[in-house]
Amino acid sequence: MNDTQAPTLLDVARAAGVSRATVDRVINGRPNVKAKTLQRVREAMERLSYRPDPLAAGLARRARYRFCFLLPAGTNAFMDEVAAQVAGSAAWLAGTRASIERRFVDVFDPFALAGAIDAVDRGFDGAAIVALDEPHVRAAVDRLVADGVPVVTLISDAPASRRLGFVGVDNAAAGRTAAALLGRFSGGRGGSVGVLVGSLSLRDHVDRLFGFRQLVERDYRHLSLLPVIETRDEDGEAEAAVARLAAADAGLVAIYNAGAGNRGVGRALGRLGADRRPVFVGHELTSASAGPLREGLFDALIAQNAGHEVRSAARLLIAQASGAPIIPEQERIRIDVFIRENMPD
Amino acid sequence: MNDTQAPTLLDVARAAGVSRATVDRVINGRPNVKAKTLQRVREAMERLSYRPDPLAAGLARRARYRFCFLLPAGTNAFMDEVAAQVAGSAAWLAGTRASIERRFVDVFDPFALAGAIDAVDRGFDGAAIVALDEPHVRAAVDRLVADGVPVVTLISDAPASRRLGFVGVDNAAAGRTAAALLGRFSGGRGGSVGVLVGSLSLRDHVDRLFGFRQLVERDYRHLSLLPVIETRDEDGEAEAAVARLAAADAGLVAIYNAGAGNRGVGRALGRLGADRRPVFVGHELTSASAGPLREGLFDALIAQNAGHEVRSAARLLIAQASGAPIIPEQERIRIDVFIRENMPD
DNA sequence: AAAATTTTGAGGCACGCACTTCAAAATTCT
DNA sequence: AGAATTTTGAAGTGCGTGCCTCAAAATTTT
Repeated sequence: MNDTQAPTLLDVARAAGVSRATVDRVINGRPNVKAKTLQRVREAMERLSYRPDPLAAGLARRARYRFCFLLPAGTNAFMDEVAAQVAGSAAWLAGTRASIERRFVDVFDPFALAGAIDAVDRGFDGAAIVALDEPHVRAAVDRLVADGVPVVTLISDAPASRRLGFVGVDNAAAGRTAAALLGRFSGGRGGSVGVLVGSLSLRDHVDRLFGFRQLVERDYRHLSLLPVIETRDEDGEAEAAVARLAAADAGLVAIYNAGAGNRGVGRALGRLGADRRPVFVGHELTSASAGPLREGLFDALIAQNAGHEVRSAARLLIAQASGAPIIPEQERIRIDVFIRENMPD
Repeated sequence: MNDTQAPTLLDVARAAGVSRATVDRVINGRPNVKAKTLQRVREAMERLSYRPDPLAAGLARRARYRFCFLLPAGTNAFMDEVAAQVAGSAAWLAGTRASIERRFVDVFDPFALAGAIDAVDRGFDGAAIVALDEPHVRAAVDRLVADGVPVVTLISDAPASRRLGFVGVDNAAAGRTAAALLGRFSGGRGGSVGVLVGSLSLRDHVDRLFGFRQLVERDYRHLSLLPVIETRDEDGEAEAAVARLAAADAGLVAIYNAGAGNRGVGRALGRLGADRRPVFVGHELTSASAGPLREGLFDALIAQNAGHEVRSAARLLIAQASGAPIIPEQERIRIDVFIRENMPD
C-alpha cells in the first residue's frame, strides 16, 4: 500500500480557481458554465492529469446493473460451458455491482427465440443474446433496443440488427483455419472430405462453412467436398452421419464438423480402424471433444473461450450502461487452435 | 441503472442484533469478539447473503498500489510489445488505483539483472520480473521477497525462487506443439531439422527445446535434429544461422526457432527459392514475424499474448496486495497457435 | 465481593465523488 | 440606469466501508 495521492476533484478546483461545484458541472456536463471557465477547468484537469476515482464515483452514483443472458436450451456441450461460465461469473460481477440472470430458450426455433426476446423485462440494463440471423429475431432485437435495453449478440450474430456489438469469433476465419489444418494434416493425399454443420440457418455455422470452402477450393484442389450434412447439433445424428460417410466412401480422407455433436463424431471415429480413420477437424474444446483429441481420434479443434466471451459481453454491457471506457484489444475474441500437444491440463 | 439494494453492513448489524462495530470486527478479523456473537453475525451475513461492497471498501481503505516491472532492454520485438503493453495498461490500472513503473535491464547478464533487482525500491507494493533461471538472480528475487515486496516472474521463470507465481505459458507444451505442427507440416518427409535458440540459460527457451525434442524423438523419428545454435536473440545472428543451415544441408526439411530473431530468419528464408524452402515454426506473433507468416515464408507461430500477460501479472500483484480474490482460469496464459489463416487483422 | 479483563455499543471521521439547494455575484438585456 | 438572466460559490448530504476512540456492560479472575 502506498500513499502517493492522486489529484482529487478539490485539487482541480483549487488549481482552476473555482469551486468544487463548478468542476463537477464541467465533469458531468451540466449546464450553466461559461465557455471561459470551462476552458480553465479543462486545462487544470489536463495539467494535473486528473482522473475521477472510479471507486468513489461508482459509490456516489450508487449504480447497480442487471443484465439478462438468453442462452440456448439443450445439451450442446459448448453451450453448457457458456451457461456455466455465466453462472460462475457472479463473484467477478459482484466487484462491478452487476448481476446476470439467465434465460434458456430453444435457439433453433426463430419464433420461440423472438418471443423470448420480446418477453425480456424492459427493466434490465442490458441483454446478451445467442442470436439467430433471421427476420423475426432481428425485429425482436430491434424492439428491445428501441425500448432502451442495449443488446449484444453472443457467439452467433444477427448482423443487420441494431445490437450494440457482437461478442464472438470471426467464424469465416475459423473456417479457413480449419481448412488449412485439415489440408496440411491430410498430407497431400487427394480424395473426398465430409462436411457436417448443425444447421444452415445458424449464422456461425454458415460463416465457418463459407471460409472452409473458400480455402479448400483455393489451396487444396485435390480435395473434393461432399454435400453438407445437417445434424441439428445432435450427437446421434452426427454419429450416424460419420458412420455413413466412412462406410460409403473409400476415398474419404477427412471430415470437417462446423457444428456441435462431437461426442457422436468421436464415437463413430473410435469404431474405425486406425488405418481407415480420416483426418478430423472440428470446433470447440469441450468435455465431448477433449477425450477424442487426447486419444488421437481428432486432429485439431478450432475453439473459442466461453469464459472470455461471457466476461467480454458483460464488460460491454457495463461499459454501455455506465459510460465507462473499454479496451478494444481485450474484447476481441481470438480463435484458439488446439491439437493434442497444447491442450490445457 | 437499477435500485434493488444489496444488504449493507448496517443491515447485517440490525439482523444480528449487534452494532456496526461488531460486524466490522467479524468481517475484518479483529479480536475481542465472543464466539457466540461471532456465530450470530456469521449467520446473519449468510442469511442476507451479504457481500462487502468492493467500491466502498476500496475507497475507505484508500489503498493505492505501485508496482515495478523489470523488462529486458534491447530490440526484441516481443519484449517491445510487452513494454508497450505495460505502458498502455495505465488507463486500465487507473480503475484499480494501481500504477506501474518500468525499468529496463540487460536480461542476458545475470549480474546486471540481480543488481537491478536489488536496486528495486522496497517501497513498491510488488514487482514483476522477466527472470533468468540463475543462482544470483534467484537470490536477488528471494531478497526482494524477504523485504516484503511480492514478486511474480513474467514470461521467463525462476522456478526455485520464492516468487509469488509465474505468469507465462507452459513452454514445454509450447515446444511440443511446435514439434507436432512442424512434424505434420513436413508431411512425412525424412531429413534434418535446424534448431535455434536465443540462449541456453533462458529458462523459457530451454523448456521449449525440451518439449520439442521430446516429441520429435517420440513421434517423428524420420527427422533428425541438428546441433542447437545460439543466436542471442539477434536478427543478424539468426539470419546468418538460417543461411548457413540452408547452404550446408541439402536434406534440410525444417527449421525451428525457439527464440527471437525472426526478422533475420524471415530475411534468410525470403532469399531461398520456394522449392528449397524448409518448413519453419517459430514463436511469437510480432511485427517481425507477422509479415513472413502472411507471405507463407513461415508456416506456424506459437505465441503468447503480451497484453494478457501484463494484465494478469498486475492482477496477481493487486490481489496479493489487497487480499482480493482471483479467477485462476482467467490467469492461465494459453498458448496461441497462429497460421496464415487465423492471423488477427 | 471486589478487581481485572474482555466484549460490546455508540459515535464519528475519512475516503472521493454525485447531486442538490440557495444565495451572491456577474453578465446580458431592455 | 435598472431589471432579468446566467454563472458561480459555499455548504451540505449520501454512498458503504474502514478504522479509531471511549465509555458502558458483561464476563472472568482473584
